[in-house]
Amino acid sequence: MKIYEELVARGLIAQVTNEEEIKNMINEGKATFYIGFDPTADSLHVGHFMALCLMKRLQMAGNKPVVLIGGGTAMVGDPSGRTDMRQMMTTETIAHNCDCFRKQMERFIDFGEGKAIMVNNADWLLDLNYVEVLREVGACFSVNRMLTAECYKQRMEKGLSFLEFNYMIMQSYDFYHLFKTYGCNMQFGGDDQWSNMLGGTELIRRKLGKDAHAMTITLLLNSEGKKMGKTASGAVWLDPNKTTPYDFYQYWRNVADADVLKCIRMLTFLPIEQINEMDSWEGSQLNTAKEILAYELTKLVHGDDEANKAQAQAKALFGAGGEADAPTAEMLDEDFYIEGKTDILTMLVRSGLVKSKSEARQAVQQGGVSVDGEKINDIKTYYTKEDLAEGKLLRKGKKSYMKVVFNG
RNA sequence: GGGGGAUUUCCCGAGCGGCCAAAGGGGGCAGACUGUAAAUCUGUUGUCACUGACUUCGGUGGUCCGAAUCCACCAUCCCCCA
Repeated sequence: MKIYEELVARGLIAQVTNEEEIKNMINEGKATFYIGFDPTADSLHVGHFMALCLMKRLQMAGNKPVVLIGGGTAMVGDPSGRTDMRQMMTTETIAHNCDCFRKQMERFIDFGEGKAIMVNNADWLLDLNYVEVLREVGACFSVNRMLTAECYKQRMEKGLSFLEFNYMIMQSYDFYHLFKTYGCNMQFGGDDQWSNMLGGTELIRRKLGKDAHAMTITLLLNSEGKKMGKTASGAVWLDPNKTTPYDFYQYWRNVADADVLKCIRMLTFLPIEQINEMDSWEGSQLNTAKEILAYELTKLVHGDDEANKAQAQAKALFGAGGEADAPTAEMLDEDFYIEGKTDILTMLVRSGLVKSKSEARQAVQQGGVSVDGEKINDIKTYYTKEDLAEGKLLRKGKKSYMKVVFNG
């Protein structure tokens, strides 16, 4: 199976400008393509991960990726699909985020000699002259057309600032610039980027009379139509310091039945034949599929060791399986002890399992807390330093737990 | 520039000068049922020294025994007219 056919089989392709040409180009490894990443945070998240995987697949098929870090476009902020304006970021933050992105990406993409390049659009966007751009580029865009673009729809109601309105032009300029400078003939991006990407192909056609292509990746939506990779407390990050490998594993371990296969297909590198076999799975068998999904993704992002560790932890906690090393919180601070004792509420707060003592109290009163497997009913349960010397496995609810130790 | 409206707890949203830590929904958390799923049901959801006390309703002052609710000024946002 050729690369294009594989992408289709995995359900990754959403829209393309010219299917035949694109198919030939990438199947023959002739594409130089770019994907832009705006450094809006200090870590990549799951959405970026999908794009990176796509990049990797294409690179393996002989195409040349150009990673574009949006140090310049981040100064403006993409309004696509948003209901409100992004908070403006300082140049320092942007620069810092760019660095973080670069480091994380190097794990996935091979930037070896001639294999891939990384550029930052700050390098060409920031020095542009306003009037010059207006005359050179601005003349090629029709405001009437732009306003009908899908990506502004949501903003037509709530308001769109002129700053953000220009985002499309900047992104189009990027494509134009890369086309001229590196012969970059294709752009990939999330499906929400479609209008911005077309802006680029159009600009290239008008300015240079040449054809460039665009292709969007299906957004990873769950069965409820929401973007995946988001939790109540924010995005699922690739940075282990922001989302631990265990939490990362758990996120995928807990996806809805309806979404497992889709995720496996779109995100993992498992052979398509193997995935097709899983298609007939149903009921609790899907649980196995979830394990595979979680394991595979954790392995891709954090490596074999972390994936094994996360899986072992999960099995120890949920299954009847043996012991595993739990994340540990040390209770060394004397403030936590009164006459050598500390209570269950303090331990819960200190371990980070709950945010406040009130929450801890509720958790205990509702029967959600256990220590070393024994349910705690009394909020006045005390532990001495000696009790904690060996470490106690503190557990809140089914899914969060922490080992607390005093070994001072 | 002129006129009008808004700002409430994580989010949306109701709030009569005292009965407001503030209705309702969403989300979160915990429990039951399960498959670490979904759906459903129950409880809970400001903080703490928790049958009590303390701090919240854009900001700052003021009126009042008493203010999320009234007044003044400031800030931000939206709408209409120019």
